[in-house]
Amino acid sequence: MLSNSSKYAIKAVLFLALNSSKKNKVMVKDISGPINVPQAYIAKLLQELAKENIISSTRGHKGGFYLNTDNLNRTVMSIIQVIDGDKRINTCMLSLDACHEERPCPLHRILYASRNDILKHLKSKTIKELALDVESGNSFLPL
Amino acid sequence: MLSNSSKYAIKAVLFLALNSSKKNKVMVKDISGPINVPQAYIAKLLQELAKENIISSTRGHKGGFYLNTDNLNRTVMSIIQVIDGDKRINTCMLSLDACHEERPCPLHRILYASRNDILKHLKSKTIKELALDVESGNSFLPL
DNA sequence: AATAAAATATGATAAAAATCATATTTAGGA
DNA sequence: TCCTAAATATGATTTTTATCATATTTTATT
Repeated sequence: MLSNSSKYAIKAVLFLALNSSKKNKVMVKDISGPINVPQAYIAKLLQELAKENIISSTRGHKGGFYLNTDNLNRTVMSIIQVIDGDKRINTCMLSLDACHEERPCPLHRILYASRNDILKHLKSKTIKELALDVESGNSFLPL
Repeated sequence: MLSNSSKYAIKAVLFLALNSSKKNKVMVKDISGPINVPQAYIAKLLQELAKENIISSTRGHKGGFYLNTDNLNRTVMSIIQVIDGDKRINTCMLSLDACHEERPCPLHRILYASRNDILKHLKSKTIKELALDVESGNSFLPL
């Protein structure tokens, strides 16, 4: 459903939500450990996310990554879209091009509702909300 | 969520449910076209399924693949388990080992219910039922 | 201005998944 | 009993995904 890269990216953004601010930027080398993703790998992903304004960054001395208010209000799905693109997550369970609501494949009806729920949640849940859940003890790390 | 191989395998088994019987075996070369999967590839998958008794086969002259009553009562999940194993489909959305009901990761709660529904359906739906849906015009091919 | 420390851009390598190829075994029919 | 047609077993190749490496650009500090 999600690529490894997307999962890593979500973890990284969540880490930034919990541990960074404009005044307190975080460097790749301090992200990779806590989220358990190789440094060079997460660096590349963070760069893609920054280019698409999902996260913020400044380079050079005292630089690093952080989330601004805009970034905090992004949805989980926006991360997935940048890293995996649309295709992967939107395809039918059997990857059938001809499958659609009016002429559904054999698995469509039995899975559609729940699948749609998942997508709906990913599209509505913001990074800020996820971070709040952690801060209020409703969900847990480590990532 | 599902590997390409699992999707192919489900399509092949469904095709057999609709087009084969003990009296009317089907050869790989007559399966690959209709389900749109390369012949050598689907052959390998069918062999794995046969070895695990998800489908039936006889070799030699007049041989081929088919489904017996037992096979027809298998669930979709049983196919997935043979092809993908348990790990892939049962892992948490972020692939976090430490994520579980009592100490859920940030995505766990928002996705768990719908994800569980999907698994529940895959575990309960039989091949026969899927085939019946097609035959009664509730769902559609081509695969 | 020079230096150092950071992200960025680019591409190389490794591992896994998907795909293809072929020799072997088995069963039926002549 | 031989021949042919089928699955089976095995492994090679290709493609995709994941991972690693490094030269370049930018920014703050001295």
